[in-house]
Amino acid sequence: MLTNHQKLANLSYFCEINIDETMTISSKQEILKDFFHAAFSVDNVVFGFDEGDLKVLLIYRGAEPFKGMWALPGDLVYLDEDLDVAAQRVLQDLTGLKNIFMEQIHSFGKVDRHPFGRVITVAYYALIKTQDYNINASSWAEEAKWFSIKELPTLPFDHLEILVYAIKSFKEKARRQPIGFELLPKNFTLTQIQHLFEAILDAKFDTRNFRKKLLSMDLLVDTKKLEKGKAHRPAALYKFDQRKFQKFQKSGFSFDL
Amino acid sequence: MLTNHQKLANLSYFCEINIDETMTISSKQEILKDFFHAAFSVDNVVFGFDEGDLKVLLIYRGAEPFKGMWALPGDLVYLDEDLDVAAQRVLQDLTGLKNIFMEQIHSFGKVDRHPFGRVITVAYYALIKTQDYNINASSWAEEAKWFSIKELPTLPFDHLEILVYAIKSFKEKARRQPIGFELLPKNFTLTQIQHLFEAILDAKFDTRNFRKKLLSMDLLVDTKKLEKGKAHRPAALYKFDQRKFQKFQKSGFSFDL
DNA sequence: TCAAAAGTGTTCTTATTACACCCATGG
DNA sequence: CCATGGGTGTAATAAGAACACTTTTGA
Repeated sequence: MLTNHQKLANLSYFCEINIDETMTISSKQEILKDFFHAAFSVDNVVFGFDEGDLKVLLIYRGAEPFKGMWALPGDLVYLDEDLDVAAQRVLQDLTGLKNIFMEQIHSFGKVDRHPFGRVITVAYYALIKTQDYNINASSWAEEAKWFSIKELPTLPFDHLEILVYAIKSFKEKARRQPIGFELLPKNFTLTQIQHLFEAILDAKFDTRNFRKKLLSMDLLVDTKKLEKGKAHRPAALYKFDQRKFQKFQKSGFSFDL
Repeated sequence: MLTNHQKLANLSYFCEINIDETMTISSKQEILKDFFHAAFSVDNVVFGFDEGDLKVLLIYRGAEPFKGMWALPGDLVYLDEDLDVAAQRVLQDLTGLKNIFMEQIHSFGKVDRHPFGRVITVAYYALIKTQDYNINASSWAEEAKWFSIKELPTLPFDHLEILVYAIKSFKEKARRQPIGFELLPKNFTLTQIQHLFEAILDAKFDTRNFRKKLLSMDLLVDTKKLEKGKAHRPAALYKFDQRKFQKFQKSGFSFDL
């Protein structure tokens, strides 16, 4: 005795293979239709770092549902579009950010998460240097803005859950890999990078130990330039050595100071 | 100028909110339908450990598509079913494994990955003690069997990609958390656990250092029992201390011997 | 000359590595 | 009595933690 669901598996929508002889093709298609009435979306968590605070990029929704709320930039995926491509396309549509490499985090699929019907969403995240990009809200996003993760507005759908998950995985990742450098400007001071890691990991490090460890990793290059215009001793500016970083990725590291 | 896609966002399938005055409700629903013709599935990677080898549970497909191939136990998700629930339900339907806690790994969404139409799949994984469960293929699974990850049959869909991804994340996870104990019988020897980690991490450890580190974690309890019937010195049997494990989870650990 | 942040070294403690022989059992 | 895998300790090295004062600049 097969359930409808099991019968479905005997059926190819496109090939119309007739396996269960007692069913007509049209009745099989009826069963299949019960499943093929879902949609999926991508939701992007874009992290930035500014003023010593970890930030996330949100858009102001100019469309239903949840029109007039700040939300993660996300939208439905076309049926003929790969997920990873969709994540990039949606981000560009809504915020103008082009060619941002996005990495998948997790999928969220509660039955009632979307008022349109059954929509599961695949969450992606990216890290960008806020200084290097202009944010231009477009499409149905009326505005796009950085929010400190400490001062978030009320978010629609399950976006808060997604964001909390994203922050948690970013934190875990940052502890194991020299990730996060992507958030800093091209040239940066050691103090900046310490504050960055303190913000990400929500911890406080000893300056001497932090510098010792960081420099011993041999990932940074002294640019021989100095910070200017600060009412205190100027800090040395470093840059990130991409080549050395590649090697490092494999061996792994740990930021358990 | 809005694209159809953008218009869609102005539309609630259920609420029928009429935002764009120039469109009739029925034409909006037409647009919406373009998106709501997808389905999603779950695919489960169930790991076991036996005879010194890491194993994965596969089913023999008795249904199209790919009838007659060994595949990951997976199936379409009902429209009114949460993802996590679906993963457990599908596993039980196909293999008889009840109440197995499954954790989400990743979603796979290439456009052509399923011959029925657009189906994205959410991969889950679980670790089980092979000795404690009976595998009973049912529904459209004609058979269910453990395969060593070193001797896999050809897999349908993108199941190989999913499996490779699952093994990789399991490996990374095992290095950071005392995971994998779930794969051993209730009472186990230190040699067994060493072999397990060697299989997972594909590495060779020094017996003395491995034991020292493992015992210093204070996760194991000596049962004071001994292995029997082996033609050599009997090994002490240990069990896993769930309580101490809980604490440990937070502090984290590393298996970089 | 003061405020503000940058920069720097040493000691102590803890974890990791490398390494070789005796022990208990079944056949 | 022998083959087989179980079981053990120590020394050397490397990594992490704790800790306080001097330096350079702009205002």
